[in-house]
Parts: sequence; C-alpha cells; structure tokens
Amino acid sequence: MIDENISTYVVAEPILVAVDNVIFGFDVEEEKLKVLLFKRKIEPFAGHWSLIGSFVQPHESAVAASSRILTEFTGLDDVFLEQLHCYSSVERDPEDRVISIAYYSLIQLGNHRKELVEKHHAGWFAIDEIPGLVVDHKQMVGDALSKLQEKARRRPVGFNLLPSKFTLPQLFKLYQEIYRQPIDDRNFRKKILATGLLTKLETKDKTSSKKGAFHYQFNKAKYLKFETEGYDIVFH
Amino acid sequence: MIDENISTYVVAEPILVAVDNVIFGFDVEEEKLKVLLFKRKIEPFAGHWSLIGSFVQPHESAVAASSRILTEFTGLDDVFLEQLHCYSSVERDPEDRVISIAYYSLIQLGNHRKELVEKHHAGWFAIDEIPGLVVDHKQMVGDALSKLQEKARRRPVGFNLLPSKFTLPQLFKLYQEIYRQPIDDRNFRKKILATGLLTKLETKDKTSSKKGAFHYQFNKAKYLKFETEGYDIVFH
DNA sequence: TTTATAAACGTAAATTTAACGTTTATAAAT
DNA sequence: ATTTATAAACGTTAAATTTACGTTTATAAA
Repeated sequence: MIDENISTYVVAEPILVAVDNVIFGFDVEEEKLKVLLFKRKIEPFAGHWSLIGSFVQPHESAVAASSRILTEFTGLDDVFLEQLHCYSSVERDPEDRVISIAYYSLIQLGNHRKELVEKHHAGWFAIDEIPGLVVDHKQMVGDALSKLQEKARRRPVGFNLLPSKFTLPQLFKLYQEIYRQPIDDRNFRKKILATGLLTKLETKDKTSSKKGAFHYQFNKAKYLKFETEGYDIVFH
Repeated sequence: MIDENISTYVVAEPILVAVDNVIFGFDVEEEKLKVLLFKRKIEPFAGHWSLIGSFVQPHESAVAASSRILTEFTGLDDVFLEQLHCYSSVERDPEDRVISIAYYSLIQLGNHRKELVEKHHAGWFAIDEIPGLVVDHKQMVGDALSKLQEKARRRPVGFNLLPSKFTLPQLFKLYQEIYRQPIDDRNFRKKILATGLLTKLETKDKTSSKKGAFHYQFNKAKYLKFETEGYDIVFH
C-alpha cells in the first residue's frame, strides 16, 4: 500500500505499538511521591527495572491498554489517567521497531491491591530514588512529573493521590512533593481553602500531632460545576 | 510473540502508524489565524478535506515524518513543531486499524512556497471557517488550538507565526486570534514590552495607518537565555 | 502545671492585573 | 494653510492578588 497523497515514495508498514504507564502514588506515612516500577522477567532487558507497559491489542485503543495494565497491577479502575507523549525514535528498542504511547495516572496508594504488586515483582519508588530504567523510561518519568506539575497548577488533581478523607497538612506535603520545592504553608492553606472546593469535617487525624488535624473532603461535584462554567483556578 | 510480563493473553501485533499535522499560519493582511488543509485524492475519503498526514516509515521517527510532510507542503524546515496527541480509537479509520500521532506547527505564511500548496490541492482555512474534515481531524484541530492557547500563555510562540519584522498591532491581533477573544490593547502592549524580548526598530509599517507602526523584532537569543534560567512569563 | 509542637489563624507591604482616558503622528479632505 | 479622521502610542489609578512574615491554639507528655 502506497500513499499517493504524498509525492515522495511512502509505504504503509505496520509498527509495534506499546503503552507505558507512569503510575504515581502518594505515600501518606512517608510523605513521599512514588512511582510504580516492575522488574522485567523476559527479554529484552530481563532483570531490569521498567515502567509497566503492554502492547496495544488489535481491537483496543491505547488508553484502554493503559487502563488494562493499570488494573492488572493495582486492582483499580476509574482512575485519573491521561496521555503523556508518544515516543517513537527509531532506536529506542534494540530488537524491534516499537513506538510507545506513555500515560500517567494518579492513584490512592491506600486503595490498591498490594498483592498484585508483589505478584508482578513490582514496587513503589520515591520520585528521587528511581533506579536505572530500560530504554527511555527514565525520560518518561521525568516528562510525567513535569506534566503533573503543570496539571496540578491549574486543576485540582492532587486529590486523586490522597484518601477521600485527608488533612490540610497531608495535602500541603503532597503539593510540596509534586512541585519539589518548599511552599509557604500559610499561603497554601489560604489559597486552597479560597477555592471553596474543600469540605471540612468534624473529625480529626491525630496520628501526627497532639492537636490533631481536621479531616477534609474534596467536593468533586462542585468542581465539575465550576469546570463547566470555565472557572479558572491557579494553585501555585 | 507473547508478552509474558502480562498475565492476560497479550499479542504483539503491528499496527499502521500515521502522523497528522495541524499547520497554523497567520495571515497578516486578513488578520486571521489559518490552518492548512488538503483535499484527499485517494480512498478512503477521496475528495474530502483532511489534515496533512503520512504513514510513519520503518526507519523514521514520528516527528521526522511530521517534519517531512510539513516540508513537502510548505517548503519550510526549521519550524516550530510539537507533538499534540496520539489518537488511537479502534474505529477511527474505516478500512484499517490506524493510529495517528498528531503534531501542530507554526509557520510564517509569507515564507512558505505557495506553489507547493497548490500542487497538493491544499489551501489555507481561517480557524472559524474549517470545513468538515475526515475522521477525527476536526477534533485534532480543536485540540491543537487549545494546546496553542496554553502554550502561548507561557511561551513566546506567537513570533513563529509572524514575519521577522512585525508591528505591535500585528502581534496584538495575532494574540486575539489565538485566544479568540478581545484583549485590552494598552495592557497587552505594556505586558509584551515588559518582557524585554522585543527590539524596537527605526522603521515603520505604513500599510494600515497614516501614522505608521514601528517595526519590532523578537530577541530569540535573549529569550533562550531567560528560558535556561527558568524565567517565567505569562502573556495573557 | 509546664512544656513542646503541629495545626490553625492573621496581617501588611509589594506586586500585578484590570479598566479605563489622553496624546501623537500623519495622510487626506476642506 | 488648516482641519479632520484615525491608527498608534502613551499614561493613570483602583482593585485584586501575591509574598513574606508573626501569632495563637489545642493537646499529649513531661
């Protein structure tokens, strides 16, 4: 099959298409942003750390493939999942020509099925302790973090990384981890409360202080209403 | 070939991979942001308007493919070209399974080779007068405009759409076209000059007023220096 | 009763944004 | 020669936001 719309000689030769998933989780105890990685069992790169990926199936969209492996490794569905970038350099895979469509996702660490992670020889790595990764996966992690930072600046995506009930100090530490820089806690508190998207609860979390920190919930319905109205928030 | 890293049965079946290009140009006379489209000569969708695309070749990256057809249709290289999104829904092409990696590019309309556009039965369409397009290409144009708006808010990409010497009224009208809303001209002028990225020339453009408007040039070297220093601009 | 500490609350200066009005240069009309 | 029309260029001020801090509170443990 030749594409006659193009004057230079062009062929339509199928290429292997994979997805890779940068799965972010926030460890509330350690106050660390982490990424799920797994140790490859098969060649190429058996024994090396890698993002979680799969080939896109003939009757499957890329996002469906990404979602499929996310569920397989975490037991979760209905998760924040967004396309990152398509990586297509010719030399990226030493064996075959494979392009990879990378996705990033935000999950609640407490909700995922840890036995699935173990079963797949996978593990969570703090964002500043990522080991060497196969091919361009390190690049993907870096790009995903940049994209997450950009996204978090304008959209309340942080809540996808926290349990449904969380405290302001937890939210604050999460944003510091995402932006990878210190934030003024008083200004952060004011700004995040000013959005009107948080519902304060009566209960407190006393695990990290004597005084205890009030629980909050993210008001997703209110946010969705704002979003349809073209509401413009800047979080940082 | 079966991917044993994944427990469910997964095959590695190659897929046709295309690129499609949303090529933006700014018509200084008409003060309109335009997109380059062409009328398909071959099936599927012969006779329908389409973005300019091609299959990714076996030894070619996606960005190289995008750049190749951009050059073929405009005669330009060394152009602003950025990945937009990879579209991969199963039903998007009625004949084969084809995924498409979309790119968007910004060119100087005055510099391109118009005879190439004619030769390919292509033409420039104002952003608000785009005809019906094949498959998901209308979606791509919309997504590209959103991305351009986002990009233009934080990076001085508008200059890629103007001749090297331009006037402030031209720049102002370009940004109004990109954002698709009226902007206060006095605030715009102040903000854009405050970046320090514009060099005022002695000469004037008298085509659109008696008084004439001073020519300016974009100081790219200064911008690149700023960018490496993590300089943060907001244009709108 | 005191102490230590995370959590919560508060304030004021500096900066930025938004919304306007005014002056200037010049060709064309009178 | 003078007036007129008009795009281009310049200027001002109030409101809103951001930044950079200091202070108070609740509570368990000493």
